[in-house]
Amino acid sequence: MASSDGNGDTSTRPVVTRFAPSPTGFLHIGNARTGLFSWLYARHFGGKALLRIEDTDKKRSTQEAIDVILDGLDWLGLEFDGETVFQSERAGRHAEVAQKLLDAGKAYKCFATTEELAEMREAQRAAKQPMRYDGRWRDRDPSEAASGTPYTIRIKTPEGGETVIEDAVQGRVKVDNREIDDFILLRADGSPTYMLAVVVDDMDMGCTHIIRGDDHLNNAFRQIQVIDAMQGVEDGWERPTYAHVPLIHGNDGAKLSKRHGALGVRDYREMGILPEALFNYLLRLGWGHGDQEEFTMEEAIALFDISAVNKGPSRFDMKKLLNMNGNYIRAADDARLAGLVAEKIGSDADVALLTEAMPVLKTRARDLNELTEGASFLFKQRPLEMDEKAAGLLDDGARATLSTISARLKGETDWTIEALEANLKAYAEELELGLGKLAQPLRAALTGQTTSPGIFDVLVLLGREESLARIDAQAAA
RNA sequence: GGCCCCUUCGUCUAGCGGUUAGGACGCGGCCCUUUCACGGCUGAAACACGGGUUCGAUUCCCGUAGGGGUCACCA
Repeated sequence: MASSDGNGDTSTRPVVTRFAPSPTGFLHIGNARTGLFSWLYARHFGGKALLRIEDTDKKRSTQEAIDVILDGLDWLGLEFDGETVFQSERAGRHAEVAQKLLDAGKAYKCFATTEELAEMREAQRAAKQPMRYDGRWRDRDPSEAASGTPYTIRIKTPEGGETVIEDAVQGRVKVDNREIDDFILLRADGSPTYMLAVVVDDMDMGCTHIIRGDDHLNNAFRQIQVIDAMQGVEDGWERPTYAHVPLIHGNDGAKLSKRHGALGVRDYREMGILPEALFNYLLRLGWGHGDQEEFTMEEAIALFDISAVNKGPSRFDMKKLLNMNGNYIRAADDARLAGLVAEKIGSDADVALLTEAMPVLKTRARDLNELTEGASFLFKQRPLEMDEKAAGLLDDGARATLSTISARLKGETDWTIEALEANLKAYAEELELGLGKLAQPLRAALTGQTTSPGIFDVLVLLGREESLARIDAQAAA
């Protein structure tokens, strides 16, 4: 009965989830999170995480758009099981199901024209009635239509009762069946609608759990009608367990959109976000485990629980993502970071030098671009270009100081952090100056900037020859 | 507008009848210090409102307000 809770008992079957993005040209950050949850759920239970590309909109579904999604998931570390299903290749099967429903008397042909339906809606709007298909062909005989009239196939939806979903995130949700109209399964041109295609694919793929954005919650009630109608027509049509996770909103609380800035996973990658940082940030958005902020992938798999996902939408906070990214950068392997930075720098980069410098570089960056910027002094060509503040620092007095420092350092035989520090500290004491008075002009000469890693680190990283050359280039003539 | 969902610091969250309402980001202060960071300490900051239920509500129920989603021969 439609009013009973016909939710399939999916608890005894091995878990099968699916992530079903459509190729829009980018992998939406919100979809990525949904995909992450779906994937995590399957992994947690040792089930299967399947991937389906909803590419029925031919105009948008280019190979390039599909690759963007695949690359994004791969970058995030989400490997899906089995073959990727392409919805467009399954149109025949979708039509077959519609036909079976028609043959079983659970669907019918509707000969109403698009114009006619538009009029109907207009009248409903005028009368302040809910806008739904009124079932005008539900009980009419097809022979009443002129032969050759194009028709759609609509599902015959229950007239009374209610449909109940025990949603793993939202809890029990009920909808009066009168709210659900006889929607179209197959268009006049024989192509399936989304509402039909999703259900058929979900069922054929054996999905036990449908984890998706809560913008689909209303759709679930319609999709269930197809599942229920197919029971008894074909085997294997059991209601899956649904979990509708809230959407991600922008800072202003509205649905995340272009005007909020970056939407695509690729955008974050280009901003220098590490995949594990985005993974973790997305995981923590709408889900928590006590006071724990950071999770490895293994921990996430072990601890993730879909029922612990919050019901309310959460806002995307770039500041927190950056903070988290900074944490991950500091924890990341130096050689790996050096490689990533080298890619951004190009042919001038020296991976070995970057790796050596990384420990003192990475505490000063929240993203890879800042990290690259911070490393840039290593590869600058002499004479260094001074930025505004650095230039301001190098007055005549400072240049004179550089000359004496240069002379002093030329006599230093032990070019190590310890020796150099002892050397310059002794000199500062001689002059009765704070070390900063020496360090800042030196920093400017060596890096062209007023901020950098510790000055002795810089000296050692640059090496004796390059350091002295840079100092002399800025020292008083 | 109909239907559906949501509501703890500015933000992400913990809490699952009795807590000084905890943590994180951000923000302020202090310490460390050769700059910038990192790190450490510390401060301000929340249960939307109104009714119930209860000895006792942030927690359970019902309203109100606010926010969101959805109503195509799009997906």
